Amino acid sequence: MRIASFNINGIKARLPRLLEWLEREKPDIACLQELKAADAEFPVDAIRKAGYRAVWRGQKTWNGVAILARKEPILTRTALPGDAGDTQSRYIEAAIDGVLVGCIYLPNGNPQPGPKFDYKLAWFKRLQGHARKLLREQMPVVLAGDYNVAPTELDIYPTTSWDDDALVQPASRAAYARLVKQGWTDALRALHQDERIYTFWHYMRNRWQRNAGLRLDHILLSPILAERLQDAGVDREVRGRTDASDHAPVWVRLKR
DNA sequence: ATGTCACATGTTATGTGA
Repeated sequence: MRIASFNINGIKARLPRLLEWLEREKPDIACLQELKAADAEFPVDAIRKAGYRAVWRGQKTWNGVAILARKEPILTRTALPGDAGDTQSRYIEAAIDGVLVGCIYLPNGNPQPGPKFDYKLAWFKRLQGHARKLLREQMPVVLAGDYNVAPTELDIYPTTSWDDDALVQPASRAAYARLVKQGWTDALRALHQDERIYTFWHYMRNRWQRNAGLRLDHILLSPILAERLQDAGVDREVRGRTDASDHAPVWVRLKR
């Protein structure tokens, strides 16, 4: 079973790229972030024609998350609990083929310090609370998405250009580390401990051509799923195509 | 400050967010 996560940066602008990736890699489950489209604009017909069912929570202009699956997803949540006043579409959750799938688009948090960074850290806290509850259920759970954190120095090319960025702040990294420490397995890091692996390359300044990337997209597995982990990687070639998103898909392969 | 995208407004550019 293959589960992938892909920040597509606009499903309207990226639909052809998304469809060719689905056709080529055929993930069983794909979490998408940054739809940048309202619910009614979600291209459900094209997705269906590609062989996928979908649940989504869109939003005009910004954010937006979706879960695509070969088997019918059973929607369990369209928002992260803990703040009824949070209107940003950043979390959706569904049960698919015996796995509970949480699709995450964590706030970017720039500029920091400031209200956007506060929102990022508050969102992280809510995620920690929800994730802890999910672990207590001892179910097969995957939390996949764009966490907007490069967890360590190994997750960013050698540079000082991002030192003031919310993606690498000690508070952001500490929040991610606390989440993982609850008992989650960062699948890519578990299988590739000393490798520089990136999932995002900024559009500016030839960052892709220079392989100046960051690892921002993560797949966290609950203990039961971690036992089934066979392989994990990044579909780097997706980033090199014309009209590409600034992120590449990350994926895991699980036994059965 | 810059670099580069996508999206919205109601341009034929400009602002915003990433």
